[in-house]
Amino acid sequence: MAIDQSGTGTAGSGQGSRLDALAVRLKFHRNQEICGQGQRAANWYRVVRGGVRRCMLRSDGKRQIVGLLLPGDFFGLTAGEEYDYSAESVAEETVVSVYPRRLAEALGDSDPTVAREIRALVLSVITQLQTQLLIMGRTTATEKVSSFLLDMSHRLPNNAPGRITLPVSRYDIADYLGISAETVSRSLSGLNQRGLISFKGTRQVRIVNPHALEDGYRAAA
Amino acid sequence: MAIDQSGTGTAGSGQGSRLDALAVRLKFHRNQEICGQGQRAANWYRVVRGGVRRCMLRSDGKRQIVGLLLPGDFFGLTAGEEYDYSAESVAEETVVSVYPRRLAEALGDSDPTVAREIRALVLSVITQLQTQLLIMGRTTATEKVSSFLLDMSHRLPNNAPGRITLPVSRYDIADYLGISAETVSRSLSGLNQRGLISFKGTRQVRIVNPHALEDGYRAAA
DNA sequence: CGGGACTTTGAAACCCTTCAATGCCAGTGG
DNA sequence: CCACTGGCATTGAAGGGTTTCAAAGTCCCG
Repeated sequence: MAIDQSGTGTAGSGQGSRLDALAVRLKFHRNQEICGQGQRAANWYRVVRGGVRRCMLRSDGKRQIVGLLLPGDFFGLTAGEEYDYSAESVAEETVVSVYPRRLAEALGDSDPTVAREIRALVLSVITQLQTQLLIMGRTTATEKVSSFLLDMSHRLPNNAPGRITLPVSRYDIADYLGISAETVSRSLSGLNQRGLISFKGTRQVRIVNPHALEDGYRAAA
Repeated sequence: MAIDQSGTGTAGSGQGSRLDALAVRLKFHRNQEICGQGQRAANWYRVVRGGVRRCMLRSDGKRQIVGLLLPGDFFGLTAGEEYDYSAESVAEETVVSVYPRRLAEALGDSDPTVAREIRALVLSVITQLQTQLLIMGRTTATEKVSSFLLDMSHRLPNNAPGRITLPVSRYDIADYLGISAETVSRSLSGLNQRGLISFKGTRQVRIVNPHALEDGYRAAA
């Protein structure tokens, strides 16, 4: 698990669920590994603050991001006894709740309400994976990037309507969408130039024309 | 649910699970809808024979297949009260077990073993979705098709080693991989010409050189 | 034997990856 | 304070891959 940590050591407050009574919070820097592929799956996790990427390694050595977790999202659930992916913090000050799996499963066994809660968590992971498949299945890179931005704008807390702060780098977006980082950059530039989005810095995006984004533009230049 | 059906009406036998006592079997022709996007999620399903595709519709009208279910695979589990995808049989004589969700959930509430079983089912869906993401994330179409073939060869019952019978059409493969059907055909032809695979008809494939397939060839012509 | 769905192949236009180089920014150490 | 460094982002150019439109070819079932 994590090396550097400054967990509070106190039980998580959460949303009043009995599950949260089991949790301990840990804090991570950027790009720290929270759990690693092949390790014993001893814990479940929930993002409290910041963000986490779930990564798998392909046989060709390239990285595929199979999930971007934002506050409220769970991860660490696996079918086998080992994690089949690694999870890394994407931002400084990323905080996660850690749920010892043994205890959580035992609680689920004794309390059907908790068992349903766990099931609901797992199902929401499925929903997110399906959404990612839908995005990756789009034809052109610009369509993928557009869909990604819209999905992020729905998932991120809406400080200002249509304004989002990307929690990840262009490289992360690239590995999430299965395209090259250069193409991500070119697509964003293209959307910017044709006025569908605008930037403040590199991470803050304003979605000017959500409807046009949804329709999926096909030109990148 | 399905219109045309000839279910046996008898309780499923299955693998001796208490869950299977709830099941009723239904038989479907090819391309019949088993459950539809937006419908009330009243049932869970398991493929007994044949195959099922899970489909989602994109805003651009194109179809994305978010899962190919083979015998033993579950589907119909959803986060909300409605199916967020449709499921259709891909082969004649497709048989599925139908589990009324209310009853299955109630059984899960009263029996922790069943609850864990259900959780394991959901987690295996996640594993499959991750595998699909991994395949779709590969760079070239030929790599995607190669990975698809290898995945199928692992999942399909191994009648003869390295011999598989594709349960789906080129169009289905295309919508599964997020590429065009023509490109699927060209990739398969290319793999055939360079001797990595060979065909008997259009659906029966022999994987001649699995290792080379895994490495991911980059040429399609 | 014919129709329809599925599959394959061709050609042109376009898109994406790759390699390369530059620009940008923040943190570091002199 | 400032140059320096390293990571991230942007842009360019060339080559190759994919989509799209089109047209045969093939297979299966009625």
